[in-house]
Amino acid sequence: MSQRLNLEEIGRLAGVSRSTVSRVVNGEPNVSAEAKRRVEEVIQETGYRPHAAARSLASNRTGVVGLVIASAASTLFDDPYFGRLILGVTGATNSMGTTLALFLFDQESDEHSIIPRVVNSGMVDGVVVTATHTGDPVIEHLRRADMPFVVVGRPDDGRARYSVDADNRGGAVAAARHLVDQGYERLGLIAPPSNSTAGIDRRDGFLDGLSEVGLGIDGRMQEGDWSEESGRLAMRELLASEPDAVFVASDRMAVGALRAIREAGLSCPDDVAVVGFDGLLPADQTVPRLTSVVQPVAEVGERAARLLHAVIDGSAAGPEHVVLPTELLVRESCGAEAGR
Amino acid sequence: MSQRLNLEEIGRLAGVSRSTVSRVVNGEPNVSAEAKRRVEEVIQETGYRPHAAARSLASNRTGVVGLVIASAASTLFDDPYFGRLILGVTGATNSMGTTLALFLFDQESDEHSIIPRVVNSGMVDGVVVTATHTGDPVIEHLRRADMPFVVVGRPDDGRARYSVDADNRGGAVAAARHLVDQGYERLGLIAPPSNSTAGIDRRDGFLDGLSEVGLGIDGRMQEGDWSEESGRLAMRELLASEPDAVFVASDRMAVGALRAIREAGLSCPDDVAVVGFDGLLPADQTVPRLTSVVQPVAEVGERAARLLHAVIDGSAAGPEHVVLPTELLVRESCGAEAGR
DNA sequence: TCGGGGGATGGGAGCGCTCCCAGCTCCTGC
DNA sequence: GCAGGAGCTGGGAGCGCTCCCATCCCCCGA
Repeated sequence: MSQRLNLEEIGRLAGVSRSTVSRVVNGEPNVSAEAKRRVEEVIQETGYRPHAAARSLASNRTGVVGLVIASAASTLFDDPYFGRLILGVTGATNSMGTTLALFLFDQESDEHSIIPRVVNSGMVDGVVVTATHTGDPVIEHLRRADMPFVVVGRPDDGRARYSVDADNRGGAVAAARHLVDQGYERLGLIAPPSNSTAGIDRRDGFLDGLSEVGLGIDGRMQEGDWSEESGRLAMRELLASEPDAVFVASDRMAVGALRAIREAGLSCPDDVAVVGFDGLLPADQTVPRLTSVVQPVAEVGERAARLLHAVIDGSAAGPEHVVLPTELLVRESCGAEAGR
Repeated sequence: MSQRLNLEEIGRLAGVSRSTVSRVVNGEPNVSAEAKRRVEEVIQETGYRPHAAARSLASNRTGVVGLVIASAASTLFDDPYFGRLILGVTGATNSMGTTLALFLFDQESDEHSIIPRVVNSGMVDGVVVTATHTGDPVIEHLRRADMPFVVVGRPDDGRARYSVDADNRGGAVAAARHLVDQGYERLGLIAPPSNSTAGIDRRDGFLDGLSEVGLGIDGRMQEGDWSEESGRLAMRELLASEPDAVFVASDRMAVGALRAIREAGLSCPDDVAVVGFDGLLPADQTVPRLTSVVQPVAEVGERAARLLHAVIDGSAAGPEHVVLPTELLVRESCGAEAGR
């Protein structure tokens, strides 16, 4: 039915040339008010939209940015982290009139087939890439292809010029201080895997927060793998050394830790206080309500997307590494009055 | 630095013409083994990738499919539903070599600006669209533009030729039967909003499941809005009529309902049994562990994407409405032995 | 021996846009 | 009064690909 309208046709209907229509569509100056009005009228009537492929072929810009989420996507999708991140990114792209292409891969085979497609086919103007673990090969690919990119998370080396991260370290310090302020003395730590910068920052932040006041964990540490089950096992081990408060470096692991406490016949926060990290669980989902360090995931996504746009259109100055503040949200599991 | 390679250039390096290279790249027949080998060698060496925009301009196909999630995206992202759905869709698109463009909008203003862009700019070959509420205008837009589309969920009228849904009704019937089998007699229902087909199906399924055996809910019904808080308030109301078992039509609302039971000083499942719907929460997240009707969200996404591809390449026969089975997962909250 | 058919190949045309230059008009300043 | 510039407009060229037709060659059968 509706054969495609094009610039030439719109021009014919408005009594101007293809070029003038193009100028109107792209909001360029140097078009007479009269011509502009007529063209806009015709566009309105016909519902004309410029053809994305033609535009990007001619201009070498696509108006599409990619969001690359590599490795272990399926486990990570069990918590709302990526949902929030995507929401933040789309918030930014929607308001800037660009489109988001989503590249998820779990298996390395997918990675090998997708990355070249992303990078060399000219399909996107740039990408936001999540850095899940150290030594990720994706970044190297992007760099070699001169593709603009922004890393979500703290890059583990100097290869990334632009990044946006939450203040994992500061949040963990705040958690440590809070527990110390509550008067807990036998502090424990369920640490995240040390193959991620987020994990390292949360662990070091907590330990540094304690040593600021001359405390330590005295061996009361277990490492989890972000999963709920690993949190449960870690807490079960940890209970042997009778901690009175434990910082669990992610909410998912904290949920498992709470279960372990319950299973041991103990009570949180009376026997063991718990502070989590992420602040992504709906408030009431755990019993007791979990005190947690809230990281602004959606805002990280939004800032990353905006920074990427700046990089693409050349308005980004030098290297830029944004760190957004985290905040301790006190609820019940830490035993503080605020949540009682 | 690396100026773009094109077909002509690859052809020159391999000693053949642009056309022959194109045939090799697209896997067409009628290319000599020798020519094919040489071209593939050059492509391998140079890392050449066809330019997506040029290809789609010439062929009128983009290799991109859209996933449109309209309305209330931000609240819905609090649970893992959309994460799982996206995962299913990307699983399918990855394996089929297409790219996923994600269109999320919360505000109507976004909707009005994005839909025309999706539909008329030739940016995607087709879309998977989630039907969150009845009378959604998005579907009408797609239909008028002759854009291939597949609906996730049960469309509420005849305008959609293709859809993929979970068996909400069957799952709710199974929940009803299970509770009846357990010997509960004062059954209650926390229903979803009736402006969605999923909500209607879950409510009607439960009621029909009861009336099959001559039971009813005798007024023990409250309507929630999918949120945790609405589940809590609904259960609080419902407890006045002293139900011994309640079907809560979503896990998020069930979490709120469990909290209301606890807050009333009652115990689940001893005083009130609960069955949820969705099966998306990590197993241990609730106390007690929630018995729930599991819907195969990722598989719904995957089937929708595959069906869309069939529609796009014309291999889909007539209208097709896929309904995937749901399954009752018995854990603790229903009081059945399996979970104890 | 020669004609015909099919596989292999090359190149023209054109997809709808942007970029750029040329040309026209009108206005300003000396 | 005239040169020069600024504002506006039109159209050629070309982005890298696909589609299609023309050509060539080789092999087969009469």
